[in-house]
Amino acid sequence: MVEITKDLNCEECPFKLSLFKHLKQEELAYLNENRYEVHFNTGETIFKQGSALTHVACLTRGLFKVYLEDRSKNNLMLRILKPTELIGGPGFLVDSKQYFSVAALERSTACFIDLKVFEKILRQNSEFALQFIAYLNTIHINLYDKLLSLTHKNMHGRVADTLIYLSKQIYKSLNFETTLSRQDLADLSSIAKESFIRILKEFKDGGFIQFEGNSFQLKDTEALHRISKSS
Amino acid sequence: MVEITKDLNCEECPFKLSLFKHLKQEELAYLNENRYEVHFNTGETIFKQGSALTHVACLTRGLFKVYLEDRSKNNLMLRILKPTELIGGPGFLVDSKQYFSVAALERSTACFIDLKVFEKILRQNSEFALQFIAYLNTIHINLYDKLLSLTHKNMHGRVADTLIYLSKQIYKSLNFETTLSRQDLADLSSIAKESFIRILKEFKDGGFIQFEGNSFQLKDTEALHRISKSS
DNA sequence: CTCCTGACCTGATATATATCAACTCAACCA
DNA sequence: TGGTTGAGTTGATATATATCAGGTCAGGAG
Repeated sequence: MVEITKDLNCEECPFKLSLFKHLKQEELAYLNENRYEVHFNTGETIFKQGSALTHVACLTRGLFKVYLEDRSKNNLMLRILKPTELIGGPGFLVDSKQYFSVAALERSTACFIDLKVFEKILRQNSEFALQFIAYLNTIHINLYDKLLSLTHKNMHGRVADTLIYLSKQIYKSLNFETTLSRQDLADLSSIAKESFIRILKEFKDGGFIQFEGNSFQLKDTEALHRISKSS
Repeated sequence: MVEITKDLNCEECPFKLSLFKHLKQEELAYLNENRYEVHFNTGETIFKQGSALTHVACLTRGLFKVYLEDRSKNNLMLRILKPTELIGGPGFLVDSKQYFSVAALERSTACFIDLKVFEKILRQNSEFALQFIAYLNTIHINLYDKLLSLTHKNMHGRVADTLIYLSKQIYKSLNFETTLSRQDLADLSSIAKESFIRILKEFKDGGFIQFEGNSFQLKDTEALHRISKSS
């Protein structure tokens, strides 16, 4: 199960985020006093859609998926989080509800900050508030990309987008070993699992990628970009 | 073409927004000195995707559509704006670019505020900054709804969603006369225009709605909600 | 008036995609 | 050892949806 530790000197602390760089010493100290660290095993949920939004989390180790749950159908994965990213939720200052779920894709660690504390610092430090607005807007921009990809591209384009996203944004390498299942990858592309697998094979046959289990190699990113755009 | 007037006493002013209710008198005055009003004819563009983001707009009269442009395909309409709503853009504090386009659906009026001025007030007044964050989060929540509707529902569900959205959110009546074209409605549902028309007819034949040209009546919202959920 | 254009509508067709069913294989367990 | 489970995979099939082609109709321009 989940192990909780209170460690004021954890090596990977939220202050690496550019968001926090404008905080004063006393504000950092205040944050430090009011945060706690939690370790997660693969598959464990850190935020659950529909539950109360009480904390903001800063990911310090591992990998997480952010996804929308649909009553009947598959999930829709919005994005993947890696250290050191902040994750709150749009219910903040609205209705204090979680609008998505977040789960660990591998053994991971997150730092939790109470929203009351977070709000207090936002109120005190206007530079921090503006940085936070910039952070929200960045997420928003990425969401538009996602929206266009999912609604206006065919499956091949969406699979290409997913592969490019993993390579460029998450693993930052043309070769990567992922902890995401085929279902996860399909959820990320908003495609049925079977269809995703089929297209993966097509890409392999076309020589654009190579893979063996969960280990992928992008051979021809040029082609992947072309597929992403043309569709 | 577009007629520009500088009118400090325009009847419909941005201060009706709850967002502005926490501003001090001097801040309101400062905003007033630095805003200007513009009148738009049907079809005219007030923000253009890809151009520079320099102002935030407050809609004081008429109706606008917010949409993402795709190089080749149709547009994707995100939402419709009505008085008195604020519209900025996620490029604010990020890269000062417009990530969507906004166009007038009928004769309309908008009030423009320079982003430098807006930013200055955000910096001065932390309560205002928090209200603005809440406003951004609300938009974000609606975007998640949209995302799920467009990716996980079939056409019938999406058409039902569009009709419910117009009735409940925009026109606030079961009967409404819209200035949106069939193409606009299709863009709002992320459907081909022909398919949209077909489903509209099915709904009419099923007795769920009635329409004549651009004049719509929702006869059985119960059924529409059922269609929206089941699909 | 007549032509032209663009929005709306309809039917036929093609195609993209999901679904269903079945099989393999590794991991785990009794 | 054999059984069970779940993820991955593949092929066949059904279906949702876009596309294409054609048609009507109202409004504007000459």
